[in-house]
Amino acid sequence: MTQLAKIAVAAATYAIDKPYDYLVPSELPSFVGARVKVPFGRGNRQSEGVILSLSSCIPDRPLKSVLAVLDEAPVITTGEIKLALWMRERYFCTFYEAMRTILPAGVWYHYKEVYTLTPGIEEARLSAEEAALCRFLKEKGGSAEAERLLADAIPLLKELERRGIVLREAKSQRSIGDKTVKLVSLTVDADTALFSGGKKISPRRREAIQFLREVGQTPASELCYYTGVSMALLRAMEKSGLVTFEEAEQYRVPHYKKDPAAAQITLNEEQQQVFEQILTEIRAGKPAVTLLQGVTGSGKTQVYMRLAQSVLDAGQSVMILVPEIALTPQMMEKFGACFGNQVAMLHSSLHLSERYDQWKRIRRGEARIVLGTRSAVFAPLSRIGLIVMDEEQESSYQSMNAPFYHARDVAKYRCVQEKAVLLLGSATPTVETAYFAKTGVYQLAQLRRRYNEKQLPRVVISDLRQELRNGNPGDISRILYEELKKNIDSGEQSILFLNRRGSSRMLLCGECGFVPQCPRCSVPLTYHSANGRMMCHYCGYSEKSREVCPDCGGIMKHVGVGTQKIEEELHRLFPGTEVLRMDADTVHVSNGHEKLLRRFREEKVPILLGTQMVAKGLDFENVTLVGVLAADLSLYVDNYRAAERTCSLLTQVVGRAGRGEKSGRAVIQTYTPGNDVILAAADQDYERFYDAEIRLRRVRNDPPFSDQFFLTVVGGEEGQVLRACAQLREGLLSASRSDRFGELEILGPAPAPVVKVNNRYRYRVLLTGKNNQSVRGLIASMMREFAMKKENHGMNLYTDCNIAD
DNA sequence: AGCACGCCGACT
DNA sequence: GTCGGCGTGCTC
Repeated sequence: MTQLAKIAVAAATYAIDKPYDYLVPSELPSFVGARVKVPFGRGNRQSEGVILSLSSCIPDRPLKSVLAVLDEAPVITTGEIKLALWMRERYFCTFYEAMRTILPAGVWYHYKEVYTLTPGIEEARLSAEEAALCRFLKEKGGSAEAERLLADAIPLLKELERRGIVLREAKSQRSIGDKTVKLVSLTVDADTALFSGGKKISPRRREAIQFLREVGQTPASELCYYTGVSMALLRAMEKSGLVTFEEAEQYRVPHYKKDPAAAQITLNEEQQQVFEQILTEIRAGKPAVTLLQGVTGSGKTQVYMRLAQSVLDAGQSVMILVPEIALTPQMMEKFGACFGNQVAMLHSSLHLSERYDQWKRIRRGEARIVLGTRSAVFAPLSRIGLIVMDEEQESSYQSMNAPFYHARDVAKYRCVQEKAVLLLGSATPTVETAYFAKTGVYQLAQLRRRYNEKQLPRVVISDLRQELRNGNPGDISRILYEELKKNIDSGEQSILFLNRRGSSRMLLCGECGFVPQCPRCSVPLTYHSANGRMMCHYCGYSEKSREVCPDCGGIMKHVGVGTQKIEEELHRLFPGTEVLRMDADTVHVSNGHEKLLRRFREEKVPILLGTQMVAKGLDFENVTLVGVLAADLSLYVDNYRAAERTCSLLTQVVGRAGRGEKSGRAVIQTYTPGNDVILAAADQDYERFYDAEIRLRRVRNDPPFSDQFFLTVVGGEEGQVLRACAQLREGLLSASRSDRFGELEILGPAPAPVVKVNNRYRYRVLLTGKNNQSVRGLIASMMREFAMKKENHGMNLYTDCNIAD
C-alpha cells in the first residue's frame, strides 16, 4: 500500500520551508525519521528530505513519489523533530538548518551529481558535440560526476537527460563510516582444539589457540601482533572450524579509568544544604530552573558531581555544559575519574569520527552523562534528570552563526520535555537570570563561603589618572609595581590580566600611518609571528608581512596594542625576570595554551600576562597576586552587557589569587576609580552590582525588560543593502503602529560592527520588543517577504536575538 | 535558490 | 518561421 508522507526538504529555503506531501511506493521501507531522496521543484532536481509523519489517507491531488530511502534506522527521533520545529520557529531558520545543528556532522551525506549513459539505448540523432560527450562517458565507464565535467557540458547533458539518453542521479556518500574490528574466538574448547583428532598441530596454531584460551574473544589484529600468526593462518583455522570471526563495532573514543577515590566526594555543610535543595527539586519530577550562585572557589563542581551521582543512581541521565572545555582539563579529569566510561566528553577539538562515536554511545544509552560545550546541549540523551550549565553568563553559549541559538534556551526546552531540572551555576550570573531568580521564576541556591574557608583576596584600586599626574605614563602603576616586586622577591607567582579581546598585533607605517587592511573585509590585518604573515580573522585572507610601506616606502612598525607592549615594559621594570605571555598570538599553535600553563605551573615562571583566557578557570596554588591592567577597557562599549561583562571578568580574575595556602591580593588599575561596577567587582559584591544595573536596565528598557532583535541584511552592493534595510525599517514601523505586537521600537539602519566581510556588506535594523510568538511571527513574515522580492536577489537577511556582541 | 515556462527580438 | 534572450512565478 502506498503511503502519504509529510517531508521536510533540504532544498527548501526559509521563504518556502514547510512540510511537503509525497507518496511512498510500497516497496520502500519507510518510517518517521528516515532520510529520503525526493524530486523537488519544476526541474525535479533531487534533494534530500526527512519523513516527519506518515499516513495512509488518499491525496486529493497528484503527488510526486519518494525516489529512495537513505536510512535503515531513524536518523532523527520524534523528540528531535519536535525540537527542530521549535528551533525553526524561535531562531528563524529552516527545518533542515535546525536538523543540521542538532545532529553530528558524521551522519550527513555528501552529494554528487552523476550522469550515466542509459544502458541499451542507441540514439542515432546526436549532434557532433553530443556524440562526443557520449563517447567520453563511455570511455569513463558509462558515468561521470558533474563536478568533474566542464561547465558547458551541463546544458548538453540536461538535453540528453530530457531525451532519455543519460540518467542524472544524486550519489550520496557518508563522510564518516562506522569503525569495526574483526574479533576472533574459539569455536570449540581449547583442549579439543589442541588435540583435534590426535593429529599433530602446528606450533603456530598451538600458540594462537593457547592465546585465545587465555584471553577469550579478541581482535584478530591483536592476536596476530602478540603471537605472530598471520591473517591467512587464522582464515585457514576458520575453514577447519577451530575459530570463528565476528565483526564488532568499535568506538573511537578515549577511555577513562574509574578511580574509586574520586567518587568519594565530601561536601561542606553549605554545599550539602544546596545539594539537598536541588536534589529535592529533581526528585519532584517537574521542570524547573535553579540558579546556583556561588562565589569563586565555593566548590560548585563538587555539588555538580554529587548531584550527577544521585541522578545516575536514580536511573536518569545528566548533562553538564561548560563554556570551553579546553580551559577546564581539571574538570574533564575529575569527571573521567569519577564516572569512567559512563561519561561522554564533547568538545570542539574532537575529531569528526570521535564526535560521531560519542554521539552513538549516548544515543544507545551507553553513556549516561555528557560533559561538553554549547553544541552538547543537543546530545541524544534520554531520561534526562538534570542539566547543569556552568558559568551561565558566558557568551560562548550563544551560537554566532545561524541558527543563533542559545544553549540556555535549548536546555530549558529539553528540561520542559523531560521534566528535568536546569541548574545555572555562576558567581556573576547574567542580569536576566538573576532577575528571574529574584522574581521567583527561577529557584535560587547560594554558596556564600569559599571552599575550605579561604579568604577572598584583598583588593586595591589603583588610579591611573593619578599615575599620569605623577609622571608615570606606563601601563604598570606604582602600586602594582611594588606588589609585583614583593612577589618576585618571595618566589610567589603573579597573573596580569589585560581586559581586552583578541589583543592582536598589527602593522603600521611609521612615516605615513598606513595600516594594511584586508582587501575583502573592513578590518586591519593581524600579524602572526608563527608564520610571519598578516591574516584576516574574518575571512582567512593572508599575505606575507611587509617590511616597508607600499605607499611611501617607510619602515613598517609592529603595534603591540596589547600584551606585547606590556611585556616589553615588564622586561624594562624587572630585568631578568621571565614573563609568560598568553594571547591569541602565542597560543595559536595547537595545545599552545596547555603547554604555556604547564610551564607556568611547573617552572614557577614569576609572571603570566594574558588576555581573557587567563581569567577563566585557572587554579594555581602559588599565585598570590593578580593585576588587572585596565579595568575600563571592556566597560565603555556600546552594548547593554558591557557592565555585566566587566563585573564578571573582574570578579573571575580577582578570584584567581590566593587559591592555595597563602592569602591573595589583587590590584585593579582604572581611569575611573569611582565607577560603581568596578567598585562592586573589587568588593566581590554581586548584589550591589545587580541592584544598580537592574535599575539602569529598567530605565533603558534593556533585557530582561525587552528583547533586542537585530535584522541584518548582507549583500555585495552597499547601496542595495542600505536600501533593503530602509525598506525593512519601513515595514517594521508600519507594523509597530498596530497594537498586535506590543511596544516596538525600531532603530537603524546602522552598519554592523564589521561592515564588510568577504566583500559583502552588512547593515542592520534593531527591533526592540518582547520575544513572543506574535513578534517572532512578524519577523518571520518580514523575512519571507524579503526573500520573495526580486530586487533583493543575491542578498540575505538574518535575525538574531540578544546576541552578546 | 533553481528551474521551466513564456513572451519578445535577431537569425536561418 | 525558429532559436534563444531574460522576466516571472512556483516548489508536494
